[in-house]
Amino acid sequence: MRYAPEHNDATRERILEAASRLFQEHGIAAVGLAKVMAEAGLTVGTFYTHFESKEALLQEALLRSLDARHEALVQTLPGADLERVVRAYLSPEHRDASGTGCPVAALASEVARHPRATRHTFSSHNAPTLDALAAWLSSRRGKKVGRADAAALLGLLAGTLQLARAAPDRAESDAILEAGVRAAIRLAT
Amino acid sequence: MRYAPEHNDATRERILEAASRLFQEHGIAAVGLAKVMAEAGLTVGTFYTHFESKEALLQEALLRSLDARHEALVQTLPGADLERVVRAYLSPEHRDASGTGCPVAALASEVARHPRATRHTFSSHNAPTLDALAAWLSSRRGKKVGRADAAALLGLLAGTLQLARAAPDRAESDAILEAGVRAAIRLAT
DNA sequence: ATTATCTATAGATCTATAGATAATGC
DNA sequence: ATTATCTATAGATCTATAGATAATGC
Repeated sequence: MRYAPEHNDATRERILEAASRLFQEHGIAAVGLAKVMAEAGLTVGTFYTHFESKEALLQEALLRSLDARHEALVQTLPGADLERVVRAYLSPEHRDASGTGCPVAALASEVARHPRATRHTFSSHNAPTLDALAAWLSSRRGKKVGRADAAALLGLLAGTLQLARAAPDRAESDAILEAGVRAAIRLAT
Repeated sequence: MRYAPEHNDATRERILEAASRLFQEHGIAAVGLAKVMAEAGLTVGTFYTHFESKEALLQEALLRSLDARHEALVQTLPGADLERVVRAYLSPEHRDASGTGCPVAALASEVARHPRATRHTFSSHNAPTLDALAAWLSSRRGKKVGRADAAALLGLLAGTLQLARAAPDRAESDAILEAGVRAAIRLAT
């Protein structure tokens, strides 16, 4: 149809948005391309006009989610209150909205099983967040904190959020979030 | 065939062992029943003689893995050196053997998307480990540490292991493990 | 006689491709 | 004229079931 150039981009963006959300909410293997395309208001046939494969879609979806998360973080991070940042991550709202939440908590363990290229995309687009976290921690603590140390803090946050999501009992899940907040503050102070 | 009673149990055990390993290594959704049965030396047709559904198999596989992990932990935990315990968890060996490793690190985020009954199995068979960890931490720190606090420590360990598994670069992955060890010791002391 | 296992298959879904259709730019 | 979209389909795989076969206990 040779639509206006922005039409194609807009469609691509819609597919990516749907994919990011569905992958994070239900898992990568559990979401078919037909479902992604339907969510974007299209049929499966069009998929390969926009992406080379499901793996290529995944890489772009991860990149998108991670970059968006990073942008949101650097907006709030400078001068932010530690407890506020941690409580935002380990909140019941974040727990209950995995589709639009942290890609690390939602997908890290599944991405670990994907090809190196996908892991590289994940890792390299998570790195800016780790660096921002490390710089923030460094200035708070008054001594150098490295990227890997930031990864341990993010690991604590994401791992605890996963346990809270897996808990079938609401009160127990809330208690895990609360304990995670205490632990993260303790670790970051 | 009405085999000896132990034959049936042995077959069931073989299926469960294969399922536990394959689920943890490749993810639940990514592993079909045909693959599990083939790994156990059987064909798909026999599956439903032993289990009601894939979900029922998953529940039993989780239960098995979690109980086994718990048994191994309580053997080594009393009087164990903190750093040694943490280093065993965040070791390159554990990172590279997800199939036989910690079910929390391998499957928590995927289990979180499964039915309540499955989450309940996961949570209730993880609880003894959390209680043992909490008791150990309590005696080490000389003050009461709750189950949720133990969950935060396990969250740190599992989340960090996931990030190390997702990292495409070996050196970076090792650095994450090392930072995780420092963080876990800091948190548990 | 019982029952664990096998082969075979139903029916749904998966990723990916082929070819027709239609909406736009030139 | 170009190309994004559609319908249709290939070929593989998924969970689950049906019915035949064969290995055991009584």
